[in-house]
Amino acid sequence: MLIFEDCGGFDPDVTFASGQCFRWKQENDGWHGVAEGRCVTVLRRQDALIVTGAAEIDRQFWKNYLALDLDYSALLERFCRRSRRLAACVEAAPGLRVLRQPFFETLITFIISQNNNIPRIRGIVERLCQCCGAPLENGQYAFPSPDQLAARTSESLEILRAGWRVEYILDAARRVAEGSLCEEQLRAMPFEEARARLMTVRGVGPKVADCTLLYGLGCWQAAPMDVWMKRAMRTLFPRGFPRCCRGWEGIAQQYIFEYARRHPLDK
DNA sequence: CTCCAGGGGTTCC
DNA sequence: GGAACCCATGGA
Repeated sequence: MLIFEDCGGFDPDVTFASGQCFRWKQENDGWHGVAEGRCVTVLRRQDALIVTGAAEIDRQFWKNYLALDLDYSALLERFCRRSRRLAACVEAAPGLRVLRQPFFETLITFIISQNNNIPRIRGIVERLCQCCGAPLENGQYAFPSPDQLAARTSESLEILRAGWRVEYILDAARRVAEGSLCEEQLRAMPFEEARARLMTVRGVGPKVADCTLLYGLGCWQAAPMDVWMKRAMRTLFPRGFPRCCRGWEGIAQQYIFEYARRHPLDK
């Protein structure tokens, strides 16, 4: 069991249900999730975050995944100080955190997310892991590797019931498996270049690319792209996005999403 | 039955 | 360059 004494306000309920990740499930003993083949349960106890099922050797891994090394209080304070509207977003979900998820898993799950709803995304991702991923403890499965997915045919993935997205999943997996889409290279690229490279994958447009950059590559500069978000943006930021937030749009995006979810906008 | 869900590709003009 | 329409699923 790992204990992070000061979680800096991390709210598991808000964070894991926020739509940035699709494999975390709430059980009676906390949030259950799998990342890089590691099965854990995350629980908040007062100011501490308890990660059960994790070994001490993985402390750094989970600290990074949960972004516990980041000074969020300073970041949120900056948000609230510089923009009244963004302050409302922070107020709507102060414990929201942007996770650092594995690149390939993020890319594939957000390809699946296109023109789709969260419950069905979860279902497809779960079937994908059961179908192609390595078995772990307690009947759970790791997210499949690029090689595992690239070896598949679209016919063998019909059980996913993912529709046309299967072709996109396979293209992305093959690109990563053969090395023409390389995480290390993407991380080394300037933001716009990495974004353009991601969009060379079939089925990866601005929204999927930005989500992958934001959640899977740690680029907190992704712009809000989808229509719904744009609508929230227009209402919350009628005069454009606050200049003070440049470089932090990704986090702001997540806050805006939470705010908009709690305060549905008129059509 | 229709509508739509955290899009993107293709085809038109 | 942008608007219209297509794409499979499944829940409301």
